[in-house]
Amino acid sequence: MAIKIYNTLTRSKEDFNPGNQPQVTFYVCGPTVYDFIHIGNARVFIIFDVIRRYLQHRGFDVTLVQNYTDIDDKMINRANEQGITVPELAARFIEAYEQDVAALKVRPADLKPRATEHIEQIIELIEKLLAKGYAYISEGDVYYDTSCYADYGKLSQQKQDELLAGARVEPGEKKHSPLDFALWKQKKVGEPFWESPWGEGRPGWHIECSAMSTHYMNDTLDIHAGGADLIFPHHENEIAQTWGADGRPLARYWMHAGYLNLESQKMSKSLGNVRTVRELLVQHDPLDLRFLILSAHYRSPLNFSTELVAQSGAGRQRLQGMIDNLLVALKGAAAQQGEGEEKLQANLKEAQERFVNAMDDDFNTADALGVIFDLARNCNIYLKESHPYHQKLLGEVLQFYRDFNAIFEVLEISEKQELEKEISALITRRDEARATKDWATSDRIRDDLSARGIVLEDTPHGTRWKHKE
RNA sequence: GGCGACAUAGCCAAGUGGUAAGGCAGAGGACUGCAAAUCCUUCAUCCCCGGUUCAAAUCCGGGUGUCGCCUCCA
Repeated sequence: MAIKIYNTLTRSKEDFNPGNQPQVTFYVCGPTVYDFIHIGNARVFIIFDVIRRYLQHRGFDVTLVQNYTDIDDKMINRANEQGITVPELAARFIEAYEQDVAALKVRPADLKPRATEHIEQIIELIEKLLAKGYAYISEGDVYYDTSCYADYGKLSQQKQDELLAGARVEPGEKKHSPLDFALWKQKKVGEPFWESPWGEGRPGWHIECSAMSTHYMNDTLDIHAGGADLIFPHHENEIAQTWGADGRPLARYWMHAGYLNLESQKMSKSLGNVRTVRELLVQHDPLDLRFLILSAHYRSPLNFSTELVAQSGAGRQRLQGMIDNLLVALKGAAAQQGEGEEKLQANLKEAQERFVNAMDDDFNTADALGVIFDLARNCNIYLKESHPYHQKLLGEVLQFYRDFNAIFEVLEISEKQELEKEISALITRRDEARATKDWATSDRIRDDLSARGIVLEDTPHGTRWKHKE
């Protein structure tokens, strides 16, 4: 069965058929590196990280490209405010971005091109557009002539006259139409600039993605993705440029992540209601943040609050606890089959199918997590009722969770260290005390260990311990 | 003003025609020396009003509400 992807271009779910199977070219619009990223930005990167990993899990050979926008108005203004150069600003926030995103377990893209390193390709693209008459020069600037492209507005489902009706008209515009957009901006005093056939200047914002994706992929992308606020005008403009220059669609599938809201309002740098990843990481486990983001479907709006992080953290802890117990149980598991394992075997098989079905259906991570919780409960029942455990079965369950975690990465699955001798000895002493109903001693030992971050759990099959979360 | 999305329990959230996944929180219970962890039970007729249908949370029409885009924004 094919993976289904909701394509913004057609507003419907379509079977995923990459152009050159099993290769998949995947372009995600990256950050403008003028500030720390906020949790809303992070949602996009986390979601597409999971989608990338899932495609790999399903056997696709994915090449992920994510750009850095390191030259534009915001970059120039911020650099001026801080009294540093634009390259200095970019270097600083590219580093910050990579740190933040790494903390959130987002894997780096295969290619991370920067706009300023592709001025040559950008100029070539603009020359093509000028040669074909799809662009015009106006007082040193170069603009794309949107009236040349009949489908302009298709992605955002707006007609050109409707867009015109709502367009803001600036006095002294150099554009012929308010819908036209800059491909090249003439330099102003004190601004960074590059030489071009039209004089010194710098690229407009939208042109870099078209130029770089063409440069690296050299063909229509399989997936082009970004936040929903890029639909218009950014992606609309990219489509127009690539169509104008090469007469081909930029991408087959357009994917857009829903907004992350703070108190039901869009979080955005311009509204000033931002919570940076950096700030949130101080008080939250990055895996909790990841878990919260994946608990909703990627296209739905998602509210963010400390309470919600705590809620999803509590659920995540339950999964983590099951995994910890599973790892312990596996150590003492037997080679032979045991009682009551048919049920878990059936649960596992069902979970495997449901998980793939959920993810195949436009990456329904919320549904998939439901499957994960279902199996966790069934596994807990088995661990409670079916001693001795069957090694092979537990191994299969663990493998399923490892596969899941290779995509979602919301759990820590690693073999625990051997019981340290000291802890082992303390547990033995406590057991002796308990045997003589010396509760004062047994509680003291437990409290001491608790103070050191070790939690004891008494089970019918002995006492086990784990590190406190 | 134009365009669009959404509206499911205290909270979060799946579910596009056949009588409501999952999680958090709460209540009761089991287990425990007490805990912790875990398990069991319990907690929704799906914003409102009409319509189509044997059958609708799911389709259609009309409301109401929230949010977004039309301007930089993930």
